[in-house]
Amino acid sequence: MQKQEVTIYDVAREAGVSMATVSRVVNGNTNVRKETRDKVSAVIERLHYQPNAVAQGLASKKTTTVGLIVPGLTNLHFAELSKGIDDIASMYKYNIILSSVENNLLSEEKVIQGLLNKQVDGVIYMSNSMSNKAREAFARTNTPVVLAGTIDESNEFGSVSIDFKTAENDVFNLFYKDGKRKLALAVGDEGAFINKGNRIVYYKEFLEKNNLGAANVYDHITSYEDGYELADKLLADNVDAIMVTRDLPAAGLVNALTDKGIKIPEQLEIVSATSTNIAKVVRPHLTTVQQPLYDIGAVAMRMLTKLMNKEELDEKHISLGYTLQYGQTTLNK
Amino acid sequence: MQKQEVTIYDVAREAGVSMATVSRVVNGNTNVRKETRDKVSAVIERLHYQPNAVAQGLASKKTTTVGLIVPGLTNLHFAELSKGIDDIASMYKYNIILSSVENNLLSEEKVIQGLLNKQVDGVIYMSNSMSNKAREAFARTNTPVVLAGTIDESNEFGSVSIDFKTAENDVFNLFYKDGKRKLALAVGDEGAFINKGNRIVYYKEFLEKNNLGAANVYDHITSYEDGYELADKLLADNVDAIMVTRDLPAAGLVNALTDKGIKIPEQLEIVSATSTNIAKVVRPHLTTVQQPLYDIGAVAMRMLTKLMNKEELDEKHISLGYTLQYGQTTLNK
DNA sequence: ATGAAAGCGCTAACAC
DNA sequence: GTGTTAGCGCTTTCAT
Repeated sequence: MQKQEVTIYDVAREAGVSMATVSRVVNGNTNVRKETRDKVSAVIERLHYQPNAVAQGLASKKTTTVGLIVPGLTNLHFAELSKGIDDIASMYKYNIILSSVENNLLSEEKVIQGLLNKQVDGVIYMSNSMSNKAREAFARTNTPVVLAGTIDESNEFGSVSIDFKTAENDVFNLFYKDGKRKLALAVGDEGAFINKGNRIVYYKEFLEKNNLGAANVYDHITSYEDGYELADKLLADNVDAIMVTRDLPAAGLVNALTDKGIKIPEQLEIVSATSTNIAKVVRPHLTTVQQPLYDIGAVAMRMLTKLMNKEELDEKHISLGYTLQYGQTTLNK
Repeated sequence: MQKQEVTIYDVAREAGVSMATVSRVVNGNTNVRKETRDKVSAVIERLHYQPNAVAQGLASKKTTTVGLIVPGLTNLHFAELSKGIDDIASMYKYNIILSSVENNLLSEEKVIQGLLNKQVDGVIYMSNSMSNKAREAFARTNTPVVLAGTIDESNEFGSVSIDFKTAENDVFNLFYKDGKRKLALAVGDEGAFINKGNRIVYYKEFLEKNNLGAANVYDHITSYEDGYELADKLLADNVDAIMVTRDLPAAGLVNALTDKGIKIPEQLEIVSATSTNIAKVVRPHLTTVQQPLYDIGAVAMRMLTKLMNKEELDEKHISLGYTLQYGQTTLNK
């Protein structure tokens, strides 16, 4: 921290008013005569006075800071969400403290406690599922929390996301309609993979309902290389359609199959459950579930501002629409 | 901000010591008898006491918070840098306040002033070039600043990056060696495009030195679509080799040329000056300048911690090595 | 080794 | 409309 050269006290002295008046001017309180306001403003300008937000925070018990918990910076999925959050946050003059929980240097619980100690006014949570210790810490401090792009089983927190179940059913129905019967699911690692547990459940329900036999779930499919190496297994298992939870490994899979001379989508259909720039870069283009990531982030942040203002929420969970983006990795009959 | 249930004062009372002693225990000061320490620790545990970092910040004039200024969250290039920064920051117990300057809601200067008002202990700057007003604000508060992945003409700040000039010369030499003579350069928009001005200068110097005729600089090539649409222009201009400053538009260009039946790299060589996941997803794979982004971020953050501790720097600018990653978009003779 | 007390820079009653 | 005065929760001399 730097040496604080000029304080509210200096301004008060120079302007010949009390610090209370300066505070009023700084905070736009209307109970100040125009002349006084102008006089004070001039001094503020002249001395380059800038309020110390830390002192403001201590005195007012508001820091205009929100914590952001992401499972990983380098996943574009979260970057897109963050952008929506960031835009709304800056619109409402909030700063964002970024906390990544991908490196396990600190446990999620410690990271959250650190955020709470910094007296953030609220938290946006984008990871997969929250530990109980973390829940307790939030409860103890009653700091508002909103989940963005993920859901909360306990319905304890506000949340904004698409309807994952319907989306997944749409994908498998598409496969089914295209005549595919050996359907598979590839999921990534915990944490970064939203709603992983439920996704597997939905998948199995679909198989059962349609009498499609045993499940083929491929786990830990996270990187491009994971996707690339998945190709052989799929061929060995005679899979003819697969939903992959991220587009990066999906792109790896597409390239691997192309290298092997497999016809996509004729022999194997592929859909990615998330969509970033990568989906359009790869050839053939991926068919994806297009989540309105920016909007999810923006709506979540908007919801958080309401919570921080102690406003009532119309609904605790907001479900945003998704679109099935038809690319060239499905037949689209 | 939440209601602060338990303060250092409560702990002091419960433990039968003064708040000064509690403070010592919390901060690991050794001048406390073991018994006292244990007694206090027990109370802290029991009451779930957590120090209020805002109050600590005000009293100690250190917030253990650093500001991060990025030109855009959704550019993986900055995400990779941020990850290196984040890892080192959390190692040294610093929190990160993220400030994106891509939306022009707030001017860069205002964003920086906001960070300074929050009393950040230091700033990592990743944007292209800093406004003078921003420089003045930093100078007024003497907050340490380190540039990550970009350079500072004025040499006012610490910085960590690759040697852009040598890297660019390597690329154009590669083209030249492969027999290409109509060399072009595609650059993106200001801000997000590091070192844009110099890149053009280096390019022109190369042309001149090798008697390669007039320059072909294509500006505002930022998105995938920009790259895709660039193809026609390049063909019209008879360009036979081009360096593109980002891999996303480079991928668009590759796909466009492939769609037109142009042979890469025989008819046209392409090199991207940055490299992310996209470079390996596109077919043919991009030849890229591979910057050690994670390391640049990590080293920059490490440098900042030294500055924040008032340590002397061995060198103000650290230059990290890059590698020319040979893909399939150059002949590589 | 421990405690008392003075701030850190600001906000927010409460007076006038 | 403006000033006075307590704090906010903590760190940090300075005593002891």
